Amino acid sequence: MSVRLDEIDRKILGELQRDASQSLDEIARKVGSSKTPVWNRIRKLKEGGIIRQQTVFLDAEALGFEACFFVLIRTSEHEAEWQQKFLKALKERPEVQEAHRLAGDIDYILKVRVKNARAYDEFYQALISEVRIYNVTALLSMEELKSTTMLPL
Amino acid sequence: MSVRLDEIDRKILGELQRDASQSLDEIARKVGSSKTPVWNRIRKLKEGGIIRQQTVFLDAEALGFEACFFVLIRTSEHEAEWQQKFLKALKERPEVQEAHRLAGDIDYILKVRVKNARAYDEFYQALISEVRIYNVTALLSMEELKSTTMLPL
DNA sequence: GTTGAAAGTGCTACAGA
DNA sequence: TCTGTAGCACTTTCAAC
Repeated sequence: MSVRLDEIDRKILGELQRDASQSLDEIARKVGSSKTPVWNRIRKLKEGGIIRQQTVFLDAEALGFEACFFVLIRTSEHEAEWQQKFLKALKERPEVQEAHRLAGDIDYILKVRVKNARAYDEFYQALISEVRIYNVTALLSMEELKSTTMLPL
Repeated sequence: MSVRLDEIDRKILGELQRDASQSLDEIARKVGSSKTPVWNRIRKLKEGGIIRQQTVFLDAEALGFEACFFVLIRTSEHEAEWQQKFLKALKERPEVQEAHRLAGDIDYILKVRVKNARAYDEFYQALISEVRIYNVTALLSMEELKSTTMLPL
């Protein structure tokens, strides 16, 4: 279900994405409205599931998460049972920040953030002991050039 | 530079990651402290750059961003000038949610979120017209199995 | 770390376009 | 219906202990 948003809704979402700590008054001023309508719109956006979570971004490197891998996975198994087991393993592991099922040659891609290369190896060993995987390629990030979750509305 | 955090700091960050709309009192109660010390800690974490941004996650699909690609890039160019041009192009394009420089065979990986396959093609054409790229592989996401920015503290 | 008080904000009720 | 005004309760912020 796609929700109808007008120009003001889009501006509000833009401001919230940019800085969710702004006050209602501030947002209202920027989008050219006032407190109450903005508050009502935000409530509806939350209820409608458009706004899913309010959170903070932390500096991963400052917190000692110095290694980031993109993991390309091929599997020979495509049964429902295997998929469920694999999905469960991914969800349980906090190192896995993203997981996508892909079209084409490669079946899955993961983004895995860990403290160091050894921690990645531990993750990798644990994963392949839990589920059968045909082929794994790990791409090591040397530098995070850009990172955002902002959608261009 | 890695910053010293104690158990309480880590719990505060955990709570903020989980739900940044909680009140100070609520967080204080959960971490076993009280308002003012928690407030002071959060201020220091912001000043120290540990907390970088407060934002909202939006439902990309509900907003019509139905296509997500991981783009693997090989280039033959490795001069500083080319890199700067490439970096500038990535930063200017809001479709690019993530960009990493990699070690090894593949030079860069991008995560690109767009409304549909045609929008991806427009992005792709624009990119290769701006900077010389030797080889591109696009992996199309069929399903987002997991997506989080939470760090396991 | 605690108390407490001033300033600011979120949320609700209500009235008008 | 949606928008704006007004006000109370709650929260943030910060000084003094």
